[in-house]
Amino acid sequence: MDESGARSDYDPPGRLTRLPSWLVGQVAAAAGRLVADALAAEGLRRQHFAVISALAERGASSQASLGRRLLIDRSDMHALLGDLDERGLVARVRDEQDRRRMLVELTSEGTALLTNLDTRIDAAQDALMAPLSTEERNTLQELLTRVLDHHPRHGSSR
Amino acid sequence: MDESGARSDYDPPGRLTRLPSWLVGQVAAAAGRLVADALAAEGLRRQHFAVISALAERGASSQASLGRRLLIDRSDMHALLGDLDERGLVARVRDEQDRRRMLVELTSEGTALLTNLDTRIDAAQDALMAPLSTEERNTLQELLTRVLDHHPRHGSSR
DNA sequence: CATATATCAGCGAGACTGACATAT
DNA sequence: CATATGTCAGTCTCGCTGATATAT
Repeated sequence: MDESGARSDYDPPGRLTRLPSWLVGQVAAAAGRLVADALAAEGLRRQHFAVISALAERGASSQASLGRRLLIDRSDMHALLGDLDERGLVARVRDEQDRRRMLVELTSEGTALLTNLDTRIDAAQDALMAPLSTEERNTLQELLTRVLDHHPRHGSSR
Repeated sequence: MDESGARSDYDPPGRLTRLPSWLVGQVAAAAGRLVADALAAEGLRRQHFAVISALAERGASSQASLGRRLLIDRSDMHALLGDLDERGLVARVRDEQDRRRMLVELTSEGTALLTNLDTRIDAAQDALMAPLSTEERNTLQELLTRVLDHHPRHGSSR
């Protein structure tokens, strides 16, 4: 027999009251899995999507600036943009007003792909948030935003 | 000049409305940094703490069972317990009722260390949750718990 | 035999560090 | 000169895969 005899331990995921922050981590992991699955079909990862959607929402900018907005390290951003550039989803051009900078902008292919992905991503997030009402989702978002806003700059992208 | 001239881009962390789940990830990362820093002094990582505090809260059990409760993979649990065992914080003994199992229990050293760590961890979590009132913290915890509970078993620890 | 448990080796994503060249 | 940016190489945690040995 396996484990239904004298021992009997059924193991529900624990609450771990000593470490409430464990919760956020587990939820983030679950969200990560859902979103990652939705993106895997296109061969992209979460951060790729974060980058192109930030570009769509807030327009072209330098690599470092993008990194600061997304709290992604300069050196990771470099690799990320390399992938996206290679696939023609973004274009990097030297900024002639400040030649240290590479201006990054979405290409039309990038915009098109983003439109397609949006559907899948929305579905994934709906699945994640299913147990919450619309009002509760807003509350959750608001609380998390407050926590993040009031928080520890961890450098300014190094 | 740096970037205060004609360009002017100050980069606040972005909201990324297309990917609300990004938020949880960032908050989890911030929580992770705080807790990790608090534990680094003792040379432990988050998962080590999760394991010993689960043992303190719910008592001794087999490795696999512990893994299921914490959603930690068997093979990671193996390494984790190796570290803790090596430092005398937990003891692994063969379960004579079911010789496949290794029963894991906290040693007195483990219990003592946990007591010390609790203080530091609490401080870290208070810092994280500072922007929220007690009531809001409870709401946040409740909402996250609901999301996690209603969610995607990802196997049964393999 | 199938299953559960523990062990071992290895991968990939993601956050991070240190160093360096180039431009301001 | 100091600083900002982009680049390159490498580390560490964490979640996951696959294989194997042993016990039930």
